[in-house]
Amino acid sequence: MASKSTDKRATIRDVATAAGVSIGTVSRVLNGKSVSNRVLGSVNSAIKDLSYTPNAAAQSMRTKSTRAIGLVVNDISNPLFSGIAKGLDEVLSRNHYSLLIANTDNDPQKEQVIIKSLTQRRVDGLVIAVSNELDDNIKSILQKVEFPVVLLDRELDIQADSVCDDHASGMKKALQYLFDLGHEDIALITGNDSVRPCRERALGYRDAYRKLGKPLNKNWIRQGQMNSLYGYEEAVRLLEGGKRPTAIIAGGNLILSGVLRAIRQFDLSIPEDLSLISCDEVDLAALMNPPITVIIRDIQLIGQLAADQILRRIDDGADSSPSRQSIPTELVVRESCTRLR
Amino acid sequence: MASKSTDKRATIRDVATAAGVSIGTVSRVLNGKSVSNRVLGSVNSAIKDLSYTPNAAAQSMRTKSTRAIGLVVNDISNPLFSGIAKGLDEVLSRNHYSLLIANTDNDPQKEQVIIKSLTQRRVDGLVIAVSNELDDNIKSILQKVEFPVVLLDRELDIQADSVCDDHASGMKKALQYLFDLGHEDIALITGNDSVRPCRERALGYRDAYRKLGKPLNKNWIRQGQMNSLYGYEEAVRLLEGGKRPTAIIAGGNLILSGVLRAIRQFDLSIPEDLSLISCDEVDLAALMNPPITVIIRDIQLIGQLAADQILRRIDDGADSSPSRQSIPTELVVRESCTRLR
DNA sequence: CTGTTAGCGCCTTCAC
DNA sequence: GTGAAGGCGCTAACAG
Repeated sequence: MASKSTDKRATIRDVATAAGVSIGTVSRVLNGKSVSNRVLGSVNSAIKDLSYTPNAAAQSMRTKSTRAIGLVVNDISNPLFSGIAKGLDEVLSRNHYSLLIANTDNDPQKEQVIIKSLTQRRVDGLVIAVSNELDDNIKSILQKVEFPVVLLDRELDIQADSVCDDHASGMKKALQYLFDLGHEDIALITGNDSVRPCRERALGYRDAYRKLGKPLNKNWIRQGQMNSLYGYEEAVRLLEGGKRPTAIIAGGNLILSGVLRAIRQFDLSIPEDLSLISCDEVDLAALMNPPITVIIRDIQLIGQLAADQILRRIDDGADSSPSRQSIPTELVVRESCTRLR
Repeated sequence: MASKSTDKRATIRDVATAAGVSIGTVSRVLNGKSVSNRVLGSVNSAIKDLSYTPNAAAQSMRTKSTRAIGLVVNDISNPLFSGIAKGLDEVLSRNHYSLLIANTDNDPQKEQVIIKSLTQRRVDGLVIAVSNELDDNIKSILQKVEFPVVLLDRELDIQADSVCDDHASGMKKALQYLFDLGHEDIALITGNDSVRPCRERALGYRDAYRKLGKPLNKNWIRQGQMNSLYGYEEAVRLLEGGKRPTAIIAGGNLILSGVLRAIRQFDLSIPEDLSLISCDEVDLAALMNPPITVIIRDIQLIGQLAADQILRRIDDGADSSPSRQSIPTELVVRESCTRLR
């Protein structure tokens, strides 16, 4: 059975003996250095015969490189993060790097433990969406860490690269669109300011009101937890309140499912009774009846760019100043909003 | 900046020197063996002072254990697999194991390369949903591999443990339910037989017809690709055909989104014009209007059980015969099916 | 082009 | 309870 076998695996030494050469020579063919054709052939066939695979631990011991990158997120089962993971894996695997994934469950404690574990594994780089930008602990841990770090849509005031999305501008487009449809009482439900995407969304929201000279009703801004339950609860509060908003913006894919639950509970029909816009493309938004207007961004691209960045940093070293890439967001108009009579 | 620094990191030797003891003693406190209290204190403070972290590569070199488990799936961005990953990570991290994730993109070639890479990394175990059970290459690779393997909902005729779902029985419940509502022309759209879940669903479908003595129309069974496009295309064919089915079962979460697209295109309303059942709980199914009746299984549980199993196998060795766990599926009745007049 | 050698950082006997 | 020494498998000088 595939498992711990007592017969130990072939080492570079076994290969050398079998091929009748020295281990240095085997190492050379392993690493693609020039060797005579005769030697190349015999070494390769010895490798095949013994089904030899170099031991990565021994290699990294010498080379100081593990060719592994860590990805730290709240919850890999969130389509947002699994999409990013996909994008990362795509470019990393192409470059012969492996991806280590760990969930923090939004627990700062766990987050620290994970980073420590990744440090112990001597990953060559770390891609992380810290769970709370205000947490000084991780901040100081991250700035002391010995490998390159790429922040996923987070701002931390440390010397690290980042890949961010321009949530604010997408939000402004959404509000402009709603204003044009005659809406003024537009509610926003999203997470709190401890995390960039939510902060930016709220910022874009306020900006849009200010720029267009519309009266901003702070009561329409609800910032709390980035999850479905919070989306549900706040939507309920908004809908049962005396004066209802005419439109709701769900600031997050998890928020959306909570909002939809509330809407169903109140038996509202969209967009007749309420206009709705969400953030991030998910099946749910595209296939709902009616399909929901969303502020999108290219999720997999985020992962790809983060991977590119970390590889670049690994190659070039820490000298150049931090790179801050920004990915645009777009408004995809579908059928969940209507003109206000 | 957080990156390659030239000043090398502290080693066990540095700690030993700083604490005024030998490296053997430091190793002992690292591994929780008994040491005198005085020594314990000085070693620990030296560790803290130097912010020393043991080098995992060196450790695994000696111990022959990497405390890393590989997860190989088609596509981590599929909520099915990211849910499993979450479940795995939960129990693995609790046991101080790390999770390496890699996507095959349904490419047998890539799948081989990934397994080879994980072999090279000397993972302590592998959890895999092979992309094609009929592929003899992976089969033989997997049975030669030196570490425990857990198959995710796959049957391979090798000495490996597996965690499977009882798709057939869920499918039977669904059909029984539809039969009771008066349906007989029930179409099933799912992937082909090269993968257990689809095979089992088709099996359950045929069984149900046979057991209830209903006439089975083979034309209602559509097995092809496990993706949204195939779901869409087959649904279109079914709906534009001369005789339409009165109900469709989407045999997979990706299939569902394709089917919904087709349904919208034909402007059908559910359940009046067509009854619909899907497999696996996703937001989309629960929040659609009307909410969709689904055959569910506990996705995260699959990951947890797979993790438990691989850890058990790592501890106990390969002696005991392969374990085959089966997870039940249930029918959750919602509002997407109606009684046939 | 090839062989030899010295560690990489750690765990683990083995003496003391 | 503690120190000294050997070696895990590999790469990278260095000679030849």
